[in-house]
Amino acid sequence: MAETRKSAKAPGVDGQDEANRRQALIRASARLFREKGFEATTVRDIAGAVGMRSGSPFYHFSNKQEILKAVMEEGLRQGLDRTEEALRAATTPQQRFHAMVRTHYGILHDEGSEFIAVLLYDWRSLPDEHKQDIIAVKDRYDLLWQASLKEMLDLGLIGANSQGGKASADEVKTARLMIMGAINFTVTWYKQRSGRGAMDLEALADRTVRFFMRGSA
Amino acid sequence: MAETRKSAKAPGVDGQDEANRRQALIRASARLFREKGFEATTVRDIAGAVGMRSGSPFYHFSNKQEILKAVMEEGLRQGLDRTEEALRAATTPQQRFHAMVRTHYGILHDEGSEFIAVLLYDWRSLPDEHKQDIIAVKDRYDLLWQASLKEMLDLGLIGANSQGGKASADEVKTARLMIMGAINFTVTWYKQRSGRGAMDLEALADRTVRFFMRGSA
DNA sequence: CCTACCGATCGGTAGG
DNA sequence: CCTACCGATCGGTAGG
Repeated sequence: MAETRKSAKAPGVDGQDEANRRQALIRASARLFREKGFEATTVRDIAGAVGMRSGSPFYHFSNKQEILKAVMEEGLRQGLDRTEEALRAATTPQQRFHAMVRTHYGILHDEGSEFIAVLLYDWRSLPDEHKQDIIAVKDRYDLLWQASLKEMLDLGLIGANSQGGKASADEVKTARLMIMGAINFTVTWYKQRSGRGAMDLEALADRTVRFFMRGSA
Repeated sequence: MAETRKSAKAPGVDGQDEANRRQALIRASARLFREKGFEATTVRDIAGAVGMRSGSPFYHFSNKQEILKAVMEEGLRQGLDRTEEALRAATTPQQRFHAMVRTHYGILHDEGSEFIAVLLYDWRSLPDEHKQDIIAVKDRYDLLWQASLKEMLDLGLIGANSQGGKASADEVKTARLMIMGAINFTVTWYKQRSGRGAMDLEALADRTVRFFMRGSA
């Protein structure tokens, strides 16, 4: 009788195993996509990286594009979590700004954190019908940035007007595009040093904050 | 007797025709690479775009990667030309900085000027043995930026220290990476409006300069 | 999740 | 630069 069910095991355990394999595929794909790009990565590469045969990833994803979407979603989920966590420890506008910058560098460059770099690099490989879903989540992340940059602009700590005063929505958006652009573009040139790399990201974050902030240390 | 030669036509004319076809391939490839990426563009796409059959591009290039390299080289050649030309008309540090920013936006976004965007987007598709050749030319372009940014930093017109004074090599490099990063990242989000788009690039350049410059207009 | 496979497509070549 | 082609590889599927 039990054999007529999908599985004799407890459903929770099976679901866990399946979710684990799916996660392994997402992580391996992120690493491969980051290294050689979505188009240049084959399903066989992905399968091989987690010890599967070439057809098996399609048990977890209906096609290659779905894997790309899952990688991007995972990146945004982790990114939002890490950012909200980092913001909890910051109490001043300057601290919040530094936390945003430092955390974003981690999201982009930490080992095992290739998801957002893939989002930036391989955006055009994502089918149009998936783009809106990703944008909706990304918007939430951008709002965290806007909040931080707005208070910095109002105080005259970044941007052209060192007197501060209420920054317009346009000024906030420009600040976000310029600052996030500068940080995001590091995916094209920043390489983690061997050994402990966290130190270097720290230095990069400090230099970035120092460059954008008025008369900072 | 003449038929034993490669061609009965004057060699100059033949060389011109061949160079023209080669240029057409480079331009069409740039547009296609920019649109869907190097890996997702097929040799058949490229051939079709200039009215050739699938095997014919290989009369001009020994393989697909050589086309990518040629696209990047063309971009740097044009970019250097345009930048030097723009700098000739500028006399103050502020004018030179604005000219660098404005020209770079044109290089990235003008119609028919997709070469540098391809360089940025598809860098990892370029075989390692070609990278150094491209970097060597790119270094010359970066030096123009460094010169402009150094004088701006020395005057305290950009960067953290509004007092100015001799900027260190590290400060100059950081400024270049941040500012060029911000501008280069526009390839991922900036879309030319319909109709005359030059106006919009002008506005984007103005906003960029205003954001990075101390208390500017 | 594997075995075995398929149709389509790809970069590239030979020989004019 | 075309015709005609090839070997390799790719994403994906059927049927366990």
